[in-house]
Amino acid sequence: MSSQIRRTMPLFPMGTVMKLTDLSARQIRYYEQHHLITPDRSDGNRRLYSLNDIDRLLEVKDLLDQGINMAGIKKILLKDDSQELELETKDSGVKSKKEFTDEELRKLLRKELINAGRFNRASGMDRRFFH
DNA sequence: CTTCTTACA
DNA sequence: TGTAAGGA
Repeated sequence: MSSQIRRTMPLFPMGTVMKLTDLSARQIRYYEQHHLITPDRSDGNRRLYSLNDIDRLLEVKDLLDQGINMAGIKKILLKDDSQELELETKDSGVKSKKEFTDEELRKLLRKELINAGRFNRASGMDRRFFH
Protein backbone atom coordinates (compact mmCIF):
# COMPACT_ATOMS: atom_id res chain seq x y z
CA MET A 1 0.00 0.00 0.00
CA SER A 2 3.01 2.29 0.26
CA SER A 3 3.29 2.28 -3.49
CA GLN A 4 -0.04 4.08 -3.67
CA ILE A 5 1.11 6.66 -1.16
CA ARG A 6 4.19 7.15 -3.27
CA ARG A 7 2.15 7.75 -6.41
CA THR A 8 -0.18 10.24 -4.75
CA MET A 9 2.50 12.06 -2.80
CA PRO A 10 2.75 15.70 -3.86
CA LEU A 11 6.26 16.18 -5.21
CA PHE A 12 7.15 18.45 -8.09
CA PRO A 13 6.38 22.07 -8.96
CA MET A 14 5.12 23.48 -12.23
CA GLY A 15 8.49 23.88 -13.89
CA THR A 16 9.37 20.23 -13.45
CA VAL A 17 5.99 19.06 -14.70
CA MET A 18 6.33 21.27 -17.75
CA LYS A 19 9.61 19.63 -18.71
CA LEU A 20 8.40 16.12 -17.91
CA THR A 21 5.16 16.40 -19.86
CA ASP A 22 6.22 18.92 -22.50
CA LEU A 23 3.00 20.82 -21.85
CA SER A 24 2.67 24.56 -21.17
CA ALA A 25 1.77 25.90 -17.75
CA ARG A 26 -1.38 27.26 -19.33
CA GLN A 27 -2.42 23.81 -20.53
CA ILE A 28 -1.58 22.10 -17.25
CA ARG A 29 -3.68 24.58 -15.27
CA TYR A 30 -6.45 24.34 -17.83
CA TYR A 31 -6.66 20.56 -17.46
CA GLU A 32 -6.82 21.02 -13.71
CA GLN A 33 -9.87 23.24 -14.13
CA HIS A 34 -11.46 20.40 -16.04
CA HIS A 35 -10.79 17.99 -13.17
CA LEU A 36 -8.41 15.86 -15.20
CA ILE A 37 -5.82 16.31 -12.44
CA THR A 38 -6.01 17.47 -8.81
CA PRO A 39 -2.59 18.63 -7.61
CA ASP A 40 -2.10 19.64 -3.99
CA ARG A 41 -1.01 23.09 -2.90
CA SER A 42 1.84 23.92 -0.63
CA ASP A 43 3.68 26.92 0.76
CA GLY A 44 2.85 30.03 -1.22
CA ASN A 45 -0.19 28.57 -2.94
CA ARG A 46 2.09 26.71 -5.31
CA ARG A 47 0.91 23.54 -7.01
CA LEU A 48 2.59 20.24 -6.17
CA TYR A 49 2.03 17.39 -8.59
CA SER A 50 2.19 13.66 -7.81
CA LEU A 51 3.41 10.82 -10.00
CA ASN A 52 -0.23 10.03 -10.74
CA ASP A 53 -0.72 13.58 -11.95
CA ILE A 54 2.28 13.21 -14.25
CA ASP A 55 0.91 9.97 -15.71
CA ARG A 56 -2.46 11.59 -16.14
CA LEU A 57 -0.97 14.55 -17.96
CA LEU A 58 1.00 12.23 -20.23
CA GLU A 59 -2.22 10.40 -21.08
CA VAL A 60 -3.85 13.71 -21.85
CA LYS A 61 -0.94 14.63 -24.08
CA ASP A 62 -1.20 11.33 -25.98
CA LEU A 63 -4.91 11.83 -26.51
CA LEU A 64 -4.25 15.40 -27.59
CA ASP A 65 -1.62 14.30 -30.12
CA GLN A 66 -4.24 11.98 -31.55
CA GLY A 67 -6.45 14.93 -32.28
CA ILE A 68 -8.96 14.30 -29.50
CA ASN A 69 -10.53 17.40 -27.97
CA MET A 70 -11.27 18.23 -24.32
CA ALA A 71 -14.74 16.72 -24.51
CA GLY A 72 -13.35 13.40 -25.69
CA ILE A 73 -10.49 13.40 -23.22
CA LYS A 74 -12.85 14.11 -20.34
CA LYS A 75 -15.16 11.29 -21.35
CA ILE A 76 -12.27 8.86 -21.44
CA LEU A 77 -10.39 9.91 -18.30
CA LEU A 78 -13.39 10.71 -16.13
CA LYS A 79 -15.03 7.45 -17.13
CA ASP A 80 -11.80 5.78 -16.12
CA ASP A 81 -12.10 7.31 -12.66
CA SER A 82 -15.62 6.03 -12.09
CA GLN A 83 -14.54 2.55 -13.11
CA GLU A 84 -11.71 2.58 -10.61
CA LEU A 85 -14.09 3.74 -7.91
CA GLU A 86 -16.38 0.84 -8.69
CA LEU A 87 -13.53 -1.63 -8.33
CA GLU A 88 -12.41 -0.19 -5.01
CA THR A 89 -15.94 -0.16 -3.64
CA LYS A 90 -16.84 -3.63 -4.85
CA ASP A 91 -14.51 -5.50 -2.49
CA SER A 92 -14.11 -4.00 0.95
CA GLY A 93 -11.30 -6.38 1.86
CA VAL A 94 -7.84 -6.91 0.44
CA LYS A 95 -7.62 -6.66 -3.31
CA SER A 96 -7.44 -10.19 -4.65
CA LYS A 97 -4.93 -11.24 -7.24
CA LYS A 98 -7.79 -11.77 -9.66
CA GLU A 99 -9.08 -8.21 -9.28
CA PHE A 100 -5.69 -6.73 -9.82
CA THR A 101 -5.36 -8.74 -12.99
CA ASP A 102 -8.76 -7.55 -14.14
CA GLU A 103 -7.78 -3.95 -13.56
CA GLU A 104 -4.63 -4.33 -15.59
CA LEU A 105 -6.64 -6.03 -18.30
CA ARG A 106 -9.15 -3.21 -18.32
CA LYS A 107 -6.40 -0.64 -18.78
CA LEU A 108 -4.99 -2.61 -21.68
CA LEU A 109 -8.40 -2.84 -23.29
CA ARG A 110 -8.90 0.88 -22.92
CA LYS A 111 -5.59 1.57 -24.62
CA GLU A 112 -6.55 -0.71 -27.47
CA LEU A 113 -9.77 1.20 -27.77
CA ILE A 114 -7.88 4.47 -28.00
CA ASN A 115 -5.50 3.08 -30.60
CA ALA A 116 -8.45 1.82 -32.62
CA GLY A 117 -9.85 5.33 -32.66
CA ARG A 118 -6.50 6.61 -33.92
CA PHE A 119 -6.84 4.62 -37.14
CA ASN A 120 -10.51 5.12 -37.90
CA ARG A 121 -10.58 8.79 -36.98
CA ALA A 122 -11.88 10.22 -40.24
CA SER A 123 -14.55 7.59 -40.73
CA GLY A 124 -16.88 8.67 -37.97
CA MET A 125 -15.76 5.98 -35.53
CA ASP A 126 -15.12 8.60 -32.87
CA ARG A 127 -18.71 8.83 -31.78
CA ARG A 128 -18.96 5.07 -31.48
CA PHE A 129 -15.82 4.80 -29.36
CA PHE A 130 -15.94 7.92 -27.28
CA HIS A 131 -19.63 8.54 -26.82
C1' DC B 1 13.83 33.77 -9.86
C1' DT B 2 9.46 30.77 -10.12
C1' DT B 3 4.62 30.42 -9.83
C1' DC B 4 -0.24 32.33 -9.30
C1' DT B 5 -4.51 34.67 -10.93
C1' DT B 6 -7.02 37.35 -14.09
C1' DA B 7 -7.97 39.19 -18.42
C1' DC B 8 -7.70 39.92 -23.40
C1' DA B 9 -4.69 42.78 -29.15
C1' DT C 1 -3.68 28.70 -26.07
C1' DG C 2 -0.36 32.45 -25.63
C1' DT C 3 0.92 36.21 -23.03
C1' DA C 4 1.00 40.59 -20.20
C1' DA C 5 0.15 42.55 -15.70
C1' DG C 6 0.65 42.74 -10.73
C1' DG C 7 1.35 40.46 -6.53
C1' DA C 8 3.37 36.68 -3.50
